[in-house]
Amino acid sequence: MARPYDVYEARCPTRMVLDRIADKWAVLILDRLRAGPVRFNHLRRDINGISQKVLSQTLKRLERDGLVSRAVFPTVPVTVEYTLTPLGHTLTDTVAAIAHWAERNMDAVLKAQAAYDARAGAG
Amino acid sequence: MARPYDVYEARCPTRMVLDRIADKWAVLILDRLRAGPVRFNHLRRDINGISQKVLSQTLKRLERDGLVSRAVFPTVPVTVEYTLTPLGHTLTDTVAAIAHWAERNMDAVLKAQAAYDARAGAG
DNA sequence: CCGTATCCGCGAGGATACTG
DNA sequence: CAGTATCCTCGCGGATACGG
Repeated sequence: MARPYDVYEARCPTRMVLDRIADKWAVLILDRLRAGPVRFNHLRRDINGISQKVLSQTLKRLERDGLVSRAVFPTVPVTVEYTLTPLGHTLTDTVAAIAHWAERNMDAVLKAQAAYDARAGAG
Repeated sequence: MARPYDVYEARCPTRMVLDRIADKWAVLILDRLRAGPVRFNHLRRDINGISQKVLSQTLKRLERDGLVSRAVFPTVPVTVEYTLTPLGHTLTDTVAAIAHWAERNMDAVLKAQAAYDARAGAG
């Protein structure tokens, strides 16, 4: 609106948001939710290597930021589904692009690292 | 490319790359370099709040990953310019989109947080 | 099944001082 | 100007155990 947010300002609230969404786990979670609702333990299995605590924390923050919604179904045992909100959907394409960039350009990065290390090592 | 990289695998090298580029400071640096070469202390001033150490570290990693190149000019005192590589350019649009998403949707996020906190506090 | 609670190591990253 | 070196804090995130 009238107030221009500037992510380059140290005290701008956008910095908090940037810190949340520019996060490895958040990126993977948001990307994983693109296809539809996913249950907690399903996410846990899919995102190989994430701990229960960190998954829980990250989901809670994403929910608080309005990117993800949490639905509890009173089955026995209880079922919980996480779904992208409309706001979340506006972000996932961007976030998914980052994850996929890593996959597509992995070889180039590895090559660059090898060249850099060779230069540093040899002189 | 016989080998398919999968960012959901814990031991996939793409995880390292994702960890690097899904980083607040890296995002800001890459976005800042879009317009052209920038000197070290200029970056330091522009990216409000970043420390000298972290800027140096992040730039070195980005250089190692082949996203940024470093050019030294033998002036007195010495001048150092950081520039995006072609590989870096393939990433900046995506990365910039994240930073700008934060600015554009800040109000929505703040509103969601307020609603969440009200719910959590009241009942 | 879906979490919360607790302990704790480790490394990111800020502050400060110094060098080429 | 463009860093490196050092110290120190703080909280991320893994491991484990337990509750709803």
